[in-house]
Amino acid sequence: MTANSTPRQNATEQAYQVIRTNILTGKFEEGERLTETRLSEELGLSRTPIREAVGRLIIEGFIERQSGYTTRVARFPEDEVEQIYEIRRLLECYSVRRAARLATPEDIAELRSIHARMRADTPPNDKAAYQRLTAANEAFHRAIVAAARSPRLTALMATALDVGMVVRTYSMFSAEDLMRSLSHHQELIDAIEAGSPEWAESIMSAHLLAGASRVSARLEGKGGGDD
Amino acid sequence: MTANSTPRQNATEQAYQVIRTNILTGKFEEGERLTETRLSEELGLSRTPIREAVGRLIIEGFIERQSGYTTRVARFPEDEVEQIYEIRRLLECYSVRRAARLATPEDIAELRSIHARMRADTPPNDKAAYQRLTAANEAFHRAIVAAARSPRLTALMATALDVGMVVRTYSMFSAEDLMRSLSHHQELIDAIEAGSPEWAESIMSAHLLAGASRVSARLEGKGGGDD
DNA sequence: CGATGGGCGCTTGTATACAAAAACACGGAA
DNA sequence: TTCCGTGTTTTTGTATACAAGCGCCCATCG
Repeated sequence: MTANSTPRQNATEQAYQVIRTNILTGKFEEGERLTETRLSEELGLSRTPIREAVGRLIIEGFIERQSGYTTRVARFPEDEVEQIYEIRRLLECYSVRRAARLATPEDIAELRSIHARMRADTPPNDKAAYQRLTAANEAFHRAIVAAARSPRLTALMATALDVGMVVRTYSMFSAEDLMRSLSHHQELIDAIEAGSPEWAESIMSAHLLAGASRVSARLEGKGGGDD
Repeated sequence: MTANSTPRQNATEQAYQVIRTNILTGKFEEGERLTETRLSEELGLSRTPIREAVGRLIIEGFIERQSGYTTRVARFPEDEVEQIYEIRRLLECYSVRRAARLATPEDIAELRSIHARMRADTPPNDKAAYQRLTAANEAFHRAIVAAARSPRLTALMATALDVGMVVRTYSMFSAEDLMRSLSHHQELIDAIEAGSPEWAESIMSAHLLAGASRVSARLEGKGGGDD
């Protein structure tokens, strides 16, 4: 699976996207050993951009350096998924609190636009619709963070959110879950437009706890789980 | 001011420490333009490790790339310091909640050890004592995060905490502030040992709000401000 | 049969060379 | 004087070469 969405800027960014995608989709299995030479051959790039991409993935925790010269795909313990959702909840609740105070009409219009796209694809009829839905959902949450007007928060979420996608990529959602998620999003927009941080935070918290609950259920063998 | 504390591992780490220190101490001023060639000459290294260090500092927000080929020391808006404290409070309260549930006797012994060092230097008599105090304070907070047993949290805090140090490095603390901070730390240890997440979180929240308050006061012209 | 040590190959770390693109400076025209 | 175009210089991005250290395999010894 090659880099698809982003307009591949430079080789470093390209390498980062491809390697990360391969880890998320399981093409590179947990604990599998990676070498810069192998990656550079597989991607048709020199070691320099590979090194920079791998360095970033190490910082972000997707890759581990094991005492010296051994580099492996990081292992994600079961309970780490739970922790990621907890951290995301902390940060996204803070984001939406700020967004409710600071969002501009343009921000709200952007949220509405994304929401309309999501509604059109809910429930998704085919795989393409499902992918669009996933992308739009990610964009929605990112737009809220952007509306919070905090560069530091944006930088942190880039890491935390990405990891949340591990689960998102793996899961399938039931139609009811998706409808509920959609109604959460609508209510988030309303709360932000109303300028009520408490309302917005409450819904965001519920939104993420509902998602975490679905994911936990899935991890125990059942299906479902929204973001 | 060269890299001092860490046992300079490799050139990349060395470059990272030196550049970051120079930004924090103001030797590289806000908005100042940086080039890889200049840095490599100043540090006596090749561009390769410089590039890796700069790339990391860009991700962490200390350096900005400005449309193409211009690289500058990032500017820190006034209100960003406030946001950093808010985010730290979210993450550190979460950390200490987990630490209160999960800390081992070894973790608590470690906290006690660091605390003893801090007490010995409070109030600090000279600049060296002040530096030891700053380092120990950082180690204390890091030890709590470590006791939370969440790799993802540790990775996030590495970014958030580092930025918090911007303020810490710049500020001087009053003796009363330091005594209060010390008593907060002692109470944090007690709460963690007692296994009370709520107690621990309350104190941590107060600890960071008190610090933020001192920093805000300093930014308005007065002195003081703990971490 | 298991443990230990030596040697070879592989992996990472660093330096350097080259290409492409942006920033800069200068000169000319409105 | 100011704006714009062009040519030069600088700066980043990428590839490659070389050095140092680790890992792994195998042989030898207990």
